[in-house]
Amino acid sequence: MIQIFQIIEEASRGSKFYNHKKQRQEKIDERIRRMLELKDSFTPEQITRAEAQMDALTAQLEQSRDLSRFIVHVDMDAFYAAVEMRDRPELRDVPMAVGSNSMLSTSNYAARKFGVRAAMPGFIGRKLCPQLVIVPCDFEKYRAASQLVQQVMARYDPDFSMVSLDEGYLDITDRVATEMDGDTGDQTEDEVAQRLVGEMRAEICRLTRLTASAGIAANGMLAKICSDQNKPDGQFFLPRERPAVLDFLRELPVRKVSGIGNVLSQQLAALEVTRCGELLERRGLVRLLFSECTQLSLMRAGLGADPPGVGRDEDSHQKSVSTETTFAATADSAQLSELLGELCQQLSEDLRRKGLRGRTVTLKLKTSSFVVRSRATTLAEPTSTAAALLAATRPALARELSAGEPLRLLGVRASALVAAEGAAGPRQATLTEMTGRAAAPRHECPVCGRTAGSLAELSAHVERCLDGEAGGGGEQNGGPVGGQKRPPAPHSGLPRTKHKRIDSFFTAVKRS
DNA sequence: GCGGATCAC
DNA sequence: TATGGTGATCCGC
Ligand SMILES: Nc1ccn([C@H]2C[C@H](O)[C@@H](COP(=O)(O)OP(=O)(O)OP(=O)(O)O)O2)c(=O)n1
Ligand SMILES: [Mg+2]
Ligand SMILES: [Mg+2]
Repeated sequence: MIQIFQIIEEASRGSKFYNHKKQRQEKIDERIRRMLELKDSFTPEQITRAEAQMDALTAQLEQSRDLSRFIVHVDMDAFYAAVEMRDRPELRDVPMAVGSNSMLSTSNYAARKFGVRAAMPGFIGRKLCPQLVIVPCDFEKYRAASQLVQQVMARYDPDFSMVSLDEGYLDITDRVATEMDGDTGDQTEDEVAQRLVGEMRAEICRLTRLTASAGIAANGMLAKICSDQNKPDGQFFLPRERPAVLDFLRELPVRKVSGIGNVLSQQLAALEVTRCGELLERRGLVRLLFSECTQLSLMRAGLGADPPGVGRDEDSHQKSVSTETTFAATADSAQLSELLGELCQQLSEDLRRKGLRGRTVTLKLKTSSFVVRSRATTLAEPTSTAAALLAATRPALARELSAGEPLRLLGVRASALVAAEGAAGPRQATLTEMTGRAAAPRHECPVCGRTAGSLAELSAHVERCLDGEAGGGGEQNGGPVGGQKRPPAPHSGLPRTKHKRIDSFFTAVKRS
């Protein structure tokens, strides 16, 4: 296992990528050194006082702790890889990954045993695992699979929210309550919630031939951690009780919390904080060394107290649209200029399709040594035309190019977005996108194989089909789906694209 | 508002 | 030989 690190190291050493990564790590180390110096300057009194102040915060978090909801996080297993394995049975039992020789999007579990991971270049994957089969991405297929997953989720919470193609959050509290009103024997609420989630996973599996894992807990932060506990093809229930939550978190690695990434976890490790429980013990240091926003986030992680409220969706809107591309590094200004034109063209199309215009246009570039820079321009009027995007970025490119270093990436982003006049906004664009492009020649039900005349008809049929047949397994924590049970009550209609936003951890806290 | 960093997938 | 693309947020200016 230590060999894995060795092989990766050996394959990378000396490359520009590696050098850049090393430099970045040195900066992080330096930051940590400064942080520790500051820490050593603190008097015990300072720390005690900081702890007391932090206690006020935790008390407030405790007071607003909401344990009344059943939040579910569903995450597909090895998603892209699973889709490819489903469609190509010969890949079923071999280590494989999805992507290219230069970049892998994900790998199946057989390949993970060799250390092959998402965001790893394919050529390194092959060094780790010479038999590795790499298949190219096919986003249309993943989108189609995701649509089916979403159709199932909508039956359990019409206001579900997707984070990406392969995962989403649901609040099934009302669904559980409805179920309890019927005949559930002597099942407790908790048991009903787990059974429903088992049934939902079974439905997903039946409809897509793909497995999903799920976590059930009092809030999204915890549910997300839980969905990982019994992966793949499993689920985990965390009782909605304060002691259970605190026990669960005490020894949990901080890195498992969404929002605590590579850098922050290194900083915390330097403070001898590697488990969520230690966040509480070291709250004085957290108070003295991190920004207010980070303090709040870290205390929430320690307590498992995510904000109770669900952010109203109506306010939520896309903040930026961007497109970028990586190529063989070049300093040829004609070539780069042409590329920039194509990117602006592409961005213009994307903006129009979404019915948006941007007032701020940002040029992004990456030098051949992997240094990333961005140059923004704010216009008098929002735009979506390629010409205006180009006019806003071309001078910046010229300026940056005079530095002489070849570039390996160009990108253009539009932000400060406003809805284009007349159009209905992103809503309509999404529908056009889904129905227009997918080009499914026939609307065939994935469950029974019958065909429908239209997408809407098919959708309605799938609902009936799922209802008419066997439901899922109501197993406790873990275990593959497979049982044959009753389906949940019908909830007719197309899955709404209305997405309730469940506050992801570390999102803006706004006003103090 | 800008630019760099960090994070997630 | 060779290390992605999209979107969001936060910090310190
Ligand atoms: N750096 C990454 C991470 C993920 N993905 C894509 C491919 C994954 O299949 C999909 C979902 O990401 P997950 O983190 O959920 O990973 P998987 O679903 O592949 O595996 P797991 O079973 O761990 O969820 O997103 C990607 O393109 N680039
Ligand atoms: Mg997944
Ligand atoms: Mg995921």
